[in-house]
Amino acid sequence: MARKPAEQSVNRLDILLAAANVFRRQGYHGAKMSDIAAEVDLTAGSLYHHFPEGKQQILIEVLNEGLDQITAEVQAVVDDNTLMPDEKLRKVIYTNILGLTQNTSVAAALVFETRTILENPEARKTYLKRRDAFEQLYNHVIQEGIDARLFRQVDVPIFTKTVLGAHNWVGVWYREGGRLAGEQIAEEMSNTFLAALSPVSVPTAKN
Amino acid sequence: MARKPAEQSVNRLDILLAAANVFRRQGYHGAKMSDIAAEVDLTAGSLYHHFPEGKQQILIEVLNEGLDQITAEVQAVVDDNTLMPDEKLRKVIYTNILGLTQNTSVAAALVFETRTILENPEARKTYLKRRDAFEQLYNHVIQEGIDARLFRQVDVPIFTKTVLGAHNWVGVWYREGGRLAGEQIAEEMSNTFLAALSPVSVPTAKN
DNA sequence: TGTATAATTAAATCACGATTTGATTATTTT
DNA sequence: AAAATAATCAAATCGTGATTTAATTATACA
Repeated sequence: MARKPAEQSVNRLDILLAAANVFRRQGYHGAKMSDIAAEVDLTAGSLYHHFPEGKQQILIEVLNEGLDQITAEVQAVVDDNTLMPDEKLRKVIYTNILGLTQNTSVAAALVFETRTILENPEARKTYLKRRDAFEQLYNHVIQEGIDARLFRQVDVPIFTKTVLGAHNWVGVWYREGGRLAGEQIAEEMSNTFLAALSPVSVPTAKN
Repeated sequence: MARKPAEQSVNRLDILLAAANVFRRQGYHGAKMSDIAAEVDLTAGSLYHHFPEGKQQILIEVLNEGLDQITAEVQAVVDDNTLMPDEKLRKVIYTNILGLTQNTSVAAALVFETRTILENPEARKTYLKRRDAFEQLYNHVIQEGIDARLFRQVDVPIFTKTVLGAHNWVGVWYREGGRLAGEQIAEEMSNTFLAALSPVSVPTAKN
């Protein structure tokens, strides 16, 4: 029979996960070190054994981990050369959203706590570069679809921000066990943005 | 010649505007009372003359003011009975986004600082009710369009959240003087979501 | 087994920032 | 121009919460 989870000492990753949860509930500033510590059955002081760099470093690593993971998921789809631009974008969006619903704590942190990290000049530079790179993934796929006449001509940067804004918000309102599963939401939203790019109907204000 | 701007005493509204700016730059928790005060050439203590209820009340009123204003703008469009559902939605989105670009500080506060206010039970209840009401405006217009066969059948709550997520994000990335003016962004984004609802092309995963 | 190292804790620090207080200065009102 | 009221300020409070410190306990290792 499975042995009792052997209450071994926690590691950095445990703490990052715990911190992400507390950040989601209370925000970075509202999260006391003791709150994070409690989440892993430790004392505030003990956290400094694992993170001598302190609270902000915890946030930095939460965000980096999160962005890494999401980027990796999306990048994998982008690298799939068997997909046409339209199906690629659909899959990118689907994958991205599904990922967010599966990791809402990190998703929320990426939305709400990024500003905090940006106050730190070094972290800022690194982080923004990676976030831009992520945004470029979307820009490229969309541009490809336009070039292939599969999408109507949209302003690519704006469209990307539109998509990513909608994505981000998922991490805020999505609740596990809600009316729809993550897969359904991902399906619905990817349909929405693919339809938005459909070249056939180009509705304009006039007429 | 124009008289020196008569350094009259500031009023509550001045302070709310100033606070919104500081909140945008530094976030609620990062905003010191002295920062807000400096923005209107006052001392931290002086703020308490205008807001004896303190810092949180300032935030509450910033958010309420902001939500009020945006709701009013959108409601006016919704009440225009001369518009068909599709053109009504287009105008709703356009108006909403344009409003956000014209008041980015408040827009950002509505996104980032809402959680803070929610910790306060009374404010929470009031605020959430109004935010839901706002969301309902969108739900209704969209449902009308579906009923009139002007829109394809989407999951209305999800679509609304998709739209609002994209909206919210505008307040984060939009910068005055950027490549596109608020009007152009509003135009582009309203096109996007109207296209997304177009009943003709119903792209699905199975081509 | 005994010694070094890792984890953890409880109990200080220590700084910062919201709020309060007690004047002081402007502006109205009569 | 008094008298009352409004605005403002500089200088205390005062609590909170991150970080530090000095042990204590557990684990690895030789």
